[in-house]
Amino acid sequence: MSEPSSVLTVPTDGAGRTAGELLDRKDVAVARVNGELRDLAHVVAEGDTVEAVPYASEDGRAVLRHSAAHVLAQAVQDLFPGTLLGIGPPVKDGFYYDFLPERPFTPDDLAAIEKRMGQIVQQRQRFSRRVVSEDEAREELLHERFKLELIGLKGAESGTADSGESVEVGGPELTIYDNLTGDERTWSDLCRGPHLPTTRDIPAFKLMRTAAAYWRGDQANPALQRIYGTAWESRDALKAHLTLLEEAEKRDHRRLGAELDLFSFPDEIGSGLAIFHPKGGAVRRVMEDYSRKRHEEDGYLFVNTPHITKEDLFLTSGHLPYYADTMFPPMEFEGSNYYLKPMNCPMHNLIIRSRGRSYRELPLRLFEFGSVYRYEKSGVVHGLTRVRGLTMDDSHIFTTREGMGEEIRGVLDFILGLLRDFGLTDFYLELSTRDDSDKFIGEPDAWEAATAALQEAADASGLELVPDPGGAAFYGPKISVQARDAIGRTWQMSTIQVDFNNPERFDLEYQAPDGSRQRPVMLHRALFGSIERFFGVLLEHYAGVFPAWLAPVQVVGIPVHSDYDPYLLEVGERLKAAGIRVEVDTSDDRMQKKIRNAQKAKVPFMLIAGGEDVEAGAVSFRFRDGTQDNGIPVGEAVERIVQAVRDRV
RNA sequence: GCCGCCUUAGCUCAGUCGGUAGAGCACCUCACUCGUAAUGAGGUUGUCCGCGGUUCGAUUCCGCGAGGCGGCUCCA
Repeated sequence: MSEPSSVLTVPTDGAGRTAGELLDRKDVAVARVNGELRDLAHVVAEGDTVEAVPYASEDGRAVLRHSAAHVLAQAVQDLFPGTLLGIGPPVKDGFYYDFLPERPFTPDDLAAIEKRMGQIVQQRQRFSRRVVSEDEAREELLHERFKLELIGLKGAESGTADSGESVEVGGPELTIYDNLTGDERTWSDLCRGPHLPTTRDIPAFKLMRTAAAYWRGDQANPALQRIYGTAWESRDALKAHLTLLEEAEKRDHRRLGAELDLFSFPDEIGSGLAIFHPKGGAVRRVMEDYSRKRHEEDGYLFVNTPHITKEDLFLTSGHLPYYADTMFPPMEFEGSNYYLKPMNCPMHNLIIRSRGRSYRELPLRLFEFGSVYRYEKSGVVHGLTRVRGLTMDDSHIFTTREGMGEEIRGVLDFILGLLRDFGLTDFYLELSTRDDSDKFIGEPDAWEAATAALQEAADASGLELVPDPGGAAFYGPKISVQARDAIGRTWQMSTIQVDFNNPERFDLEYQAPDGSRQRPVMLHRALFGSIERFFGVLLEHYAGVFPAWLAPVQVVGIPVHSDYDPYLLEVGERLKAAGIRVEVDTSDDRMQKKIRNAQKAKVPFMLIAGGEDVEAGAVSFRFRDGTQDNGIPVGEAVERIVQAVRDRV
């Protein structure tokens, strides 16, 4: 990612100088010396390679954010003496620092801390690196119990690369960074570094929010107060980031869902259980109808299964022992425990097992919009993206071991095509595979074959592939499709999962050409994941401005005067007959108000009619962007709208 | 589930230092009949999230519960 020309090799007379002196550039945050990030104050030796790492780079931002985290910690300890330090790493878009304060931080505290940080930045404190022995560090950090624990971890060498702890003790030696004001030590922290030269070099930062986090991410540990901040290479970059956050908030599907009257979550029904209002129902129905049509074209067989089942089914599948705590508790009657189903696959297995199967039937693709219920913990329920009742567009495909590769390629193609039809076009893939852990079941060669098949399909797609070793489910590897939305956020969408476990547990078989009984391979495939979630993602992607084919109301007729109501009602009938979702606003609002209302509802087409139009047998289009097209003959107007819907634009 | 914050009209939000509440929008009625983002007048609306406690009196203070939000953990 960096140009090779920016790497320089230290000449003889450069030895003993600092990396900063050699690079001598204003936009440099830190140096990469022999491949390792170093402070600009790092003294180089002859033959070292030195590379400038600018602020506006991934590594540069990480360093400036890490330095900002130190400033945050110093500010907190200034204002709240006695507050203990956790860890403070850079993260995506910013940084955080965990604290154990004597009382929780308030929003007012946050403002005060931010102000104090500004003063520390102004003081131009130097970040100064100091190598210490473990004993020295222990003595110096006697009162910082969490830091002491980290030092202990380092001794045990159990700090992992991406746990956040590595920014403190991840290096080969133990180091402390001192903040020097002049020559006086103002503050210090156990830290691997590197840092910017001075606090003044932090170009732009802002504190965002407080939150809670467990020490080292473990619920059994004390809950710490985390302060999140963001920091950037320039004021403009900071501003752009804040603008993006505002944009994301405007697009929040929970907010748009209420504003556009699409869905709600009544307390009376319960947390995480959505009801879809008529407009949300219209969008959802179009999504389902289109999905059904495409599945039908692609050879899927439609099935239906009940919402509850006796517990034996989930004992057979092996789910109950593992997932009992995320299933709704059982209902007991007639001597059995009945559970709401948290997944559809066991029922689909029973369809396969209902009679003998021939190789001629394979691949057998079962599809269902299956409603499932999962008892998500109260703190994780979130809008439509994390709910307790959801409808999966769930498919289970049974195929031969030999046919698996081709089937996976076909399914991946199908998925990407359908997602593109819904307007998501920017993807990458993630391949989750096994590691050496013994939690993974099934024969190694089956894993190998399945992983190879997934890998091949991924390669054939031409999309970027991110490996996720160890991320597979215990019963098989998977590919997941990640989609980037209109403002660049990524969402995990579809997954294709190979399953060696279910066919075994349900003793699924088919008869092969040679007459032998063989075990099919099972693929799980959810495309939207859940309709609810996909609805939420699309709503945010489009910011509520659905393309005409998905819009809950596609056309609003607006008469200039109530005299023209009958005329527009007739136009409305023609559109309805052509399959268009149309409303005519015959309220006694003024037309300006009607336009405003339709505009706020983000209706794709407004058809306005007044005397001129009626006389000409025409209507006037107004589009969502405010442009217009007047005097269009009614027949042509209907055709234009039908065409736009058909083209899914 | 854990930590913190929050819950007042359908929505967004004021307010009551403890004496049962208000604005805008929405909604209803009437008048207006208008050519591209708000016509005017009048009116309705609340267990102040629920249950206990303290108090002469609780929407306000305290406790418990529910729901929401931000995180953590989790996400077959």
